Amino acid sequence: MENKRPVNYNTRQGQCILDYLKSVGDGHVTVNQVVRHFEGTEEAIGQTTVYRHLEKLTAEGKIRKYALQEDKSTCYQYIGDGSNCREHFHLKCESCGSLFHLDCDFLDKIEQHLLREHDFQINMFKTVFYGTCKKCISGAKIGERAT
Amino acid sequence: MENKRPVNYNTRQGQCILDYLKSVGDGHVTVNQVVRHFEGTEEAIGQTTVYRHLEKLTAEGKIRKYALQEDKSTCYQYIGDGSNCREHFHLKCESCGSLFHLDCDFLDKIEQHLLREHDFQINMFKTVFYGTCKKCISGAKIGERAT
DNA sequence: CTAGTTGCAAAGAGTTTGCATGGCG
DNA sequence: CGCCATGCAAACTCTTTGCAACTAG
Repeated sequence: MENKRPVNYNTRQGQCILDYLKSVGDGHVTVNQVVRHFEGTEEAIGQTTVYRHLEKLTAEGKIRKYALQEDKSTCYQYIGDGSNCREHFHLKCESCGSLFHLDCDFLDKIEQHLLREHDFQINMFKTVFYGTCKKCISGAKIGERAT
Repeated sequence: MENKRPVNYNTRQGQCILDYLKSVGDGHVTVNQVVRHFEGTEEAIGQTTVYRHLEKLTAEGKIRKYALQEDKSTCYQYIGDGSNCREHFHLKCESCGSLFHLDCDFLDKIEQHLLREHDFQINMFKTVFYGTCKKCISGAKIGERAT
């Protein structure tokens, strides 16, 4: 029954990366951004290492991985320890990149509805609602690049 | 007011690609798959051309572009001429890859709800619900790779 | 005939892998 | 000390671009 538990060494790089992700909060970052953040400082981290850590953190469910079409590279975002994110929906603003966690009874019904009426078991952890958040609706005009 | 209307030549390649996308229906294809589909036949198409056509078709709203994390490359899928796909949601099965178009009043309410209660303007065209479809729920045990 | 289209080859960009060195426990 | 982590360089994959030949209208 060995769960092949990873030993999870506690390294400077691993700590720095996770801390950085946490500090970014609702924003998301790319591998490149992580590398550049530490670049030049005495805490520089090789990009291979960044890739590997982000990959692992994603697998552990500590961060979330996005493949946004606007960005060429994959984006990552800190989730939080509780990880009760399997139980609520996520809204991602296409304009500013913020991620909103949504605990709402109405939306919980969506899960029920999809399952009962459409025989579809939704994966709330992976599903993300894309759109435009409050700030960006009022603030800037979004559809600049209306194709 | 010139809309810079593209002239849209009618070429063999363009026709073949669109026809192929249509024939695939609810499935999705990658650039590579399109190329391989015609490869060897007398209708072979260069991959550069495939890229350019899929790009154009996406801009025209005739097909949909996905950046699924499972696949390395971008996926494309035929939508249909009416393009009323902006008015309903999409369910994508993580197990078999099928995409379901969902026209349902209840789900339409989601849009209203998010906007009124959460000040979030959802982009229904881009948002995709991930989960497990009917077939796959009953058929196979899914959570094999439960992280 | 003219302007858009095609496709090979090469360039770019992001990500992964091999391997020798370094560091945690 | 053993094993995992690190990071440089090279390999890979997907996508875009340059350019000359081709073709629809």
